Amino acid sequence: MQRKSFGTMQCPIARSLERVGEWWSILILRDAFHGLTRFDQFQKSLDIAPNMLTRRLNALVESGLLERRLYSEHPPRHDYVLTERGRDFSPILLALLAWGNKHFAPEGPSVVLLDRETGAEAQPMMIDKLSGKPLATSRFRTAPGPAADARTRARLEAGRATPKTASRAPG
Amino acid sequence: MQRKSFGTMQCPIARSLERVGEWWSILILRDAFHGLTRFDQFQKSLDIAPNMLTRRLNALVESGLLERRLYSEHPPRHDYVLTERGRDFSPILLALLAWGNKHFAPEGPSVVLLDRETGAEAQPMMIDKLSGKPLATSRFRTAPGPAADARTRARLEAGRATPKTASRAPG
DNA sequence: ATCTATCACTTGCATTATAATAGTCGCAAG
DNA sequence: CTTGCGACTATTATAATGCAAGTGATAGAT
Repeated sequence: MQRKSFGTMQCPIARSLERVGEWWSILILRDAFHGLTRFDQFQKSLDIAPNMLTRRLNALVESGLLERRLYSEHPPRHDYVLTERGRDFSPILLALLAWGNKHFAPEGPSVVLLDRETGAEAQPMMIDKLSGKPLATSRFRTAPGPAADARTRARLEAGRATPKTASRAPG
Repeated sequence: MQRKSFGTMQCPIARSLERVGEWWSILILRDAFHGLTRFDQFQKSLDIAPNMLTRRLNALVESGLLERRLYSEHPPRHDYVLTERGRDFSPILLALLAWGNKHFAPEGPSVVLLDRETGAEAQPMMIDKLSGKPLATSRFRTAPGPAADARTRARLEAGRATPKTASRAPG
């Protein structure tokens, strides 16, 4: 059964999910951030079936998150390299990492972020670049943007009618 | 075919994905942040089949992201309310929103974050709480944490051997 | 020339999930 | 009693997933 497409939804979150495609894609991107570029590297790291990996890599190239770079002509061989769009996926991965460390690591964190300058373990936080304030507070709310259609407006306004649990953004 | 479980992986990102479960779950969480709590509200907003919604809601309750609150005894009826763990999912949604707005909104943003105090549109950014520095820079790197096993160490060290595209965290 | 190893897939197939849709159930209200 | 509402449940056809074997295009060794 074909998965329902989110691509026709206006919501930016839904569009993001549509383009990422699938869970494996996220782990592939994680590994790409680690510098992995080759098919066999991804396969070893992920312990994924080759047909799945092929499909996901192709989809990520199609979505503009990875690009192929020829590293051998005979036979033709490609490195899979992050595009700018792919690199901009970084905050999502960081957020998942932080959330996972907080909630799903009873044995303690297995992966940490280190500050190269101080050696300290970083604590990720999402802020508003303009005000410097944390975003996960009631100071911020989601609202229809300039391109919002009627459905999006209705959705966001309906949420405003019951602010009890919707006191803090997001989307 | 049953999806391969990420739950046995040590990576915090993989664990996060396992617990979230599926794309629909993310949109459900989005709507929960908007204050939606009832089955029919989610169904209308998401245009999702009832059996899918039931499954996802049950899974989110099972994963500890939502909890059921009885609002009617006869018949038994529940609101689905975000738990603390569910609320802590906020940065991931915000990051997806920002990324979607930047890369997949040629017609402009349909959803924005507004600063209630200034009325300005917020710009999400991931920082280190300790230093205040943006995380998506080469200042930060991922490293094995105290609970890292050999496989995790190998994965993270292998990435360090090719810093060319892994100059910026994450994962 | 042949053989071997490596890498990047491709193919076939069985199992499971997905989505659409109709139906069911437990009420309260009329 | 009937009707309507909300929250599911059940059925079914289609598509996706993962396992595992196989294929093809080389380069290098013999």
